[in-house]
Amino acid sequence: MGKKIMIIQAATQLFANQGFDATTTKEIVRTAGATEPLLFYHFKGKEALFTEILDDVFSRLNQRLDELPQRTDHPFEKIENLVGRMMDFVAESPEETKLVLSHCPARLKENAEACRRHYVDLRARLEDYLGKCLRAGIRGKQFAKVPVPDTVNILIALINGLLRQRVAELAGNKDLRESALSFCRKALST
Amino acid sequence: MGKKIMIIQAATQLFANQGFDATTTKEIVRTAGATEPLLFYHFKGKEALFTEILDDVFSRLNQRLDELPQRTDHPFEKIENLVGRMMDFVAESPEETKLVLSHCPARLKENAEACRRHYVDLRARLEDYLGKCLRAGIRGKQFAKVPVPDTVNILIALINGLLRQRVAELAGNKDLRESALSFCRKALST
Amino acid sequence: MGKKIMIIQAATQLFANQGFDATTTKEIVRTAGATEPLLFYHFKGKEALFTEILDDVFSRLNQRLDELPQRTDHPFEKIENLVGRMMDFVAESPEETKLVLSHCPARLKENAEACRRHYVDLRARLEDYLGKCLRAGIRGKQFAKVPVPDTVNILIALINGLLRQRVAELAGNKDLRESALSFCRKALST
Amino acid sequence: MGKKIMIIQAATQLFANQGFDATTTKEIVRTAGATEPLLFYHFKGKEALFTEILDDVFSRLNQRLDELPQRTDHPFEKIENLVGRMMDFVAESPEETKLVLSHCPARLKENAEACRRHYVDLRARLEDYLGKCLRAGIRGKQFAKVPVPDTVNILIALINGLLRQRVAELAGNKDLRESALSFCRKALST
DNA sequence: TATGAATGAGAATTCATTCAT
DNA sequence: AATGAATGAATTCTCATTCAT
Repeated sequence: MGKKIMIIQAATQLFANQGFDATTTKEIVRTAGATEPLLFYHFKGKEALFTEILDDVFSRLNQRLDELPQRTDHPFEKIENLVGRMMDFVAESPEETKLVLSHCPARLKENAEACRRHYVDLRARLEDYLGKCLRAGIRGKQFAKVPVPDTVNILIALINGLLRQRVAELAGNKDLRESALSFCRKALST
Repeated sequence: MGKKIMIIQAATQLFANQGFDATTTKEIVRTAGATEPLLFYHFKGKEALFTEILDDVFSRLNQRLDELPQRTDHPFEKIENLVGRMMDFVAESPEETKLVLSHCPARLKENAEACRRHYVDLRARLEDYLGKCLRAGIRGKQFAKVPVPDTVNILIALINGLLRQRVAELAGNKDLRESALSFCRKALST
Repeated sequence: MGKKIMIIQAATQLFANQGFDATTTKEIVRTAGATEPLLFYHFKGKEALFTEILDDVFSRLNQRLDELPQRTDHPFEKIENLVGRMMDFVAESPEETKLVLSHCPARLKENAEACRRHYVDLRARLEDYLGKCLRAGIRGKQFAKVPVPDTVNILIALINGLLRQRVAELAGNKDLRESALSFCRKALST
Repeated sequence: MGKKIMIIQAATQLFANQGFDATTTKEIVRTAGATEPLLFYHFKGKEALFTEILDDVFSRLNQRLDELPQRTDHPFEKIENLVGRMMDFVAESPEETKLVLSHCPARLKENAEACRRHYVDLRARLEDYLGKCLRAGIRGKQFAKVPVPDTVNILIALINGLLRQRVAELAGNKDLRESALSFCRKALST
């Protein structure tokens, strides 16, 4: 009853915390209370199981980003919304985020490309979103004349770093959202 | 003919690009033009080889940080110096940095703790350095009254994110140093 | 609707072309458009399915041989009739013949003996038939004084070889019946 | 000391008697007094081991056929020589012959084509040899005007059948060489 | 008759590591 | 310092077979 889901959950947790290579199928099914052949009955193999999890995580993350409001009073609100969504996602799905952050782009044998694509697509999406946002703000004089591409990369780097801090057990699990947004607001202000 | 060094170099490159688990001793010695027993003659085992490399990287990085000038005209210069050293290190030793960023804290069987310590120590060092720096700047009115611990974490997250961007083949290998420093300078300015 | 028959047909074809060991129950049911539990519902197991097919093939072949006319004008006609029946059987049931030729005596775990018996019985039957035939011909001066047991074995070897050529895709699928009979007729003639 | 050879011998025997699929690597190394990793150290895999054996058998058989004298007093002597070589080979290397007869063309996953080639080449060689021989004999009136291609196939079928009888434990292991040659001599005579 | 889910036993293969030289 | 041969312990994955429905 629901052993497939148990396997997915066990695998997610183990992949996130030990890495793909260091996690054995035996360990997964033991954690899930299942047997190895069942894993291979439901999934084509260890990599397919990993890929299925990854696809699901990215699909859910992209869904969250789809829901971001397009219209806002101030362009910085859009940045706030983006950061908010990302941090919320980490809070909701810490294991999944950990898995993505430590495996993407991953070194798989068969599905490496699919995995890389997720990563590249997400990055492109963030670049697009932030780029538009910055240009609009600069045009509307709400932002100083910052160099757009560089600033986009800086913002992405910062978000990436913040997510990693949240996910790592180190550095206190405090939500730096507000402070970080203040930091950026000031850096971008006219 | 320095086969030990060949092994270290091959291992560094392979660990950095494929990960510790995905790299086999056979692959290392093939790349190095050596044989497996020789690897075990020079190193206690695969983990010991990894640890030796890691120790060396951290030792060199810490040395760089030791050399940072303690006295500067403006506290932001200290931040500039720090960021500069880190970015220089990546430029000099990209493989080594990649190895550290993707493996630390690593999941080793025997030396996990030693590895974790490197990571924790470095983080503590950065926190200390940046904390002092911020407090001094706030005291001297060169910086706005930012919340120190949060801002320290934000700066570390940003540096971490920037290093990762540099090391990843994605996102253009442009050095964002100057832009990032401008970004931070403005964010911290009074 | 007749899935049992579908399974038998699929199994026959696969066993014949890939061998018993190399054919999986999954492959059989996939080819037959059925599911594995159904195979086990209809047959005790993979070996039982194989044995059932084999029994059927031998039963049909033996039936054909039962029908051989006992009285003929010339003893060589009996050889002609035998060779004809065998070649007809291959033409009618090429897959089944292929299965028998490549698996008999087969290496089964449970029914090896039953399988071997089929083979031994058929051989004995052929030896008996050809032996009687040769002795009669020699007695009646229609055949030269050939050594009977050896010639029987030679004739069986030749028939065996011819059947195999027919069943293999190689060597042109031409029916060598007439030429082979001429060859033998001359070899046996006074 | 010579464990590689032990493995080859064990594998030859087991492949010949049980078939490729029914023989496990574990069984091979147990028989050889070795361990599984050693098998994989010396050979790329189970199939590679099989292929190596097969290559060797065919190489030795072809060498024997290379040595056949080209000039003979009577064309039938050439047939005698050929049959003799083949029967000698079976006597010398019964296991190897068994292996070839029951596996060639074999159903391998990787080297099926190489294996098939051996088989096809040998067949072509026999067809060529026997064809030339028959044509010469017919031309020189030593042989009757038999249809050459058919007779070639018949001779090959007979040889194949005889070899199989020798190799099978059934049918008495008597060497039918002389009887078979008499049989053919008469069939071909003018 | 029919099936989705599940499993015990075992397959080939790999890996880090060691031994003898 | 260097290697060819060897191995214990695992790993991923497959297979025939069964259970519950």
